[in-house]
Amino acid sequence: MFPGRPRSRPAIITLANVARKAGVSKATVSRALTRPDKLSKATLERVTRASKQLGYVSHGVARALATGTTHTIGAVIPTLENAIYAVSTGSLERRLDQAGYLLLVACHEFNSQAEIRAVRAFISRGVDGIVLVGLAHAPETMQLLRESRVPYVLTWSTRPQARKPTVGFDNRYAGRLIAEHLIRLGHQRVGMIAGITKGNDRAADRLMGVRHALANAGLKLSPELVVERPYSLDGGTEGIALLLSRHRPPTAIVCGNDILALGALREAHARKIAVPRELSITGFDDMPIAELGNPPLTTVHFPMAEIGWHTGTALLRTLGKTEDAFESELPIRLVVRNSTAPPEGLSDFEFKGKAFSGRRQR
Amino acid sequence: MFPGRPRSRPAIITLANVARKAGVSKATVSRALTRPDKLSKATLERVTRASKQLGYVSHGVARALATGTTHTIGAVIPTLENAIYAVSTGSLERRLDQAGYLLLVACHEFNSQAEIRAVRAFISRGVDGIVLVGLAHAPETMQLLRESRVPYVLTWSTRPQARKPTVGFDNRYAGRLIAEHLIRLGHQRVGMIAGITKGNDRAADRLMGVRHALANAGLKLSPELVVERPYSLDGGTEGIALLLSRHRPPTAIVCGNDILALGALREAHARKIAVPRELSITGFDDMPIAELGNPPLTTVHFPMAEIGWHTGTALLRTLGKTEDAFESELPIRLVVRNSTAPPEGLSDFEFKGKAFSGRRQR
DNA sequence: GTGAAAGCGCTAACAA
DNA sequence: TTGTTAGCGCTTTCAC
Repeated sequence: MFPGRPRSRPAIITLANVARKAGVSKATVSRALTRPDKLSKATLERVTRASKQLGYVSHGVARALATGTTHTIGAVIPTLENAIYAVSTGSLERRLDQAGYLLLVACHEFNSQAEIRAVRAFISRGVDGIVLVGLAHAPETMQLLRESRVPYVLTWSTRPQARKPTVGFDNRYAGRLIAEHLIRLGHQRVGMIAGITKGNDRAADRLMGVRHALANAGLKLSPELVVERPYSLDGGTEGIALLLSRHRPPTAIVCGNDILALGALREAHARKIAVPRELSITGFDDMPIAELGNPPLTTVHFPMAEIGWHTGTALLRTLGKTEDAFESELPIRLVVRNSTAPPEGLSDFEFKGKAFSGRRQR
Repeated sequence: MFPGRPRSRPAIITLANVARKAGVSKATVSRALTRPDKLSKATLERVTRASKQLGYVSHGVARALATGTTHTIGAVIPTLENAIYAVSTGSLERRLDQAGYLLLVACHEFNSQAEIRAVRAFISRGVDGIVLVGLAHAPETMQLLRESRVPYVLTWSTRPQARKPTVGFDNRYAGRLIAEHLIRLGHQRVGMIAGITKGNDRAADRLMGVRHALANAGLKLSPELVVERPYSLDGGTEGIALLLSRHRPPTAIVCGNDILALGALREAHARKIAVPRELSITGFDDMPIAELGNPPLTTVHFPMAEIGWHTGTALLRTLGKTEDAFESELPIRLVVRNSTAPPEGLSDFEFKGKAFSGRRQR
């Protein structure tokens, strides 16, 4: 069932064939396809029938060469293994499809060289627009974008002072949000299992947000309480193991995403550490499966599907293909479930005081 | 940051520009790009420099028109919200990228009309190959494939007698595998929370496999013990609620995938039903998060990433772009964790006997 | 080893 | 309303 050799170029039915059959010129057939209203009912009918009879399929490549537009958008995302990118890419595709655009997808797997290659390939193929994930990109990537003049949108992150087209939310703010929640609960030793920050400004921003929130509260994110791990259950497991092995372990652990948090939660369970009584654990992303955590994770909710959808709308707008409004900055919210009750024995006094110390010493 | 109007067609650096600058003909520049070995060292050098200086980027569309090949593959998948399709599409992309191909992705969301549209769009854009998920497709889809003569591979499923190019595994066999496991444990009243089978032959096949296995054992998958739900946690929750509301509820529930199983497990927990002591629950797909089930799910493992990778290899092979070997039929295996112990009180006698009846009556 | 010329299939002025 | 014509930027014989 798998012939080893390529087919010869298939005999193709061209617009010229249709023209001959319908007894009209090529231009007329072309119009029939693009602006049928510009034709008389009779000829349109003739062309349509001829086209149908021959099973004509328009040659998009030739059309693209003639018009200078491919009706194709290229998205370079980190990976499809992470549900947040998969889901947002899915809704991006739906939005684009609605407007008659096709989506090229490339994954760079957190390798900036791969991103450059993908952008170059997209431009070379003549995409009408490009979607990139995150704010930080290799200079070469931005140069390609600039020189080719291909419209683009950066997605999954934004910043108040962003000077480029972006759709997303502020990951630093998200980090602050969850850290402030923990601080309000009285935690003073907060640790973090972050995602790998190299090549991932979203992960870096979340970490930075947590750090700033703690600093603002006169606390500090101790270097020995920060660990970076890939977004996987095992990453969470390893991360928590490391943090708990510290001389003075944290009373709360902020995880860079829900998968890490679920991994950490699993390990806490295995070690018979009561969450949240003895230890608080939080996540990011609010994935559907997050509620499977036991206890369910307190996390920061990002509207994954909306991000992709709005990104598509933003791009289409730049292309003049829609007048739809869209949000450049998307709402996020802290979803408090119950993996973050205050540490055991925390009192009002301690809450305000400075002498708080982690309860668990293992 | 979002200009509302489209750019004018950007001034582009063509191959002709490079030719002029290098003082050679267009043909020579073209050769420099495609078969550099056919040029003298000196001219190649000149062309290369000129090309670099001008920042020339080849015009893929024009090249495609001239060569009749776009170096693009189109994949029509059900949805990116389901991790199995996201992950396999990701590895497909990696495989294709390795061979210099770009991937167009369209999601049909289990709508066969959408699939037809996508295939038509792909063919129109001149893709060199197409990937479709599943064995069953609308006649129109297959007709388009046949008439356009575009090579294609059907993925995520195969069957011993499949007469089309497929890469995947036998979902019926997978269904049988898990049902036989339950039968061996002595279950006689087995229920199933299947995925929506309409437009999804994988879901239908899994159901069929379970049904056949039971039939072979002289048992029966009672219609009132079969419920179809979308692949979501809530689907699992609703499904189990329905099955448990039956006059004689099942002692084991086969879920159409791991998400459904996790949802069912969650509900069992909520109802204080001990799994597996009082009720067995199983899944399909063996997603990483499946181990978060409590107890961890017994499930059928499918190698998601390999499916995409092998699909890519199969397609490239048809295109004559690789000689790599690949497996058309992929291995699957039953992963027995511990959500499927026999029902409480099941004895050897009962195991062999005929009078077994579900223990739980609620 | 290199160049000239003829398209690939379509669209878009401009004419009629 | 319809046809004629000239490309879009590249590849590819076929000469030289």
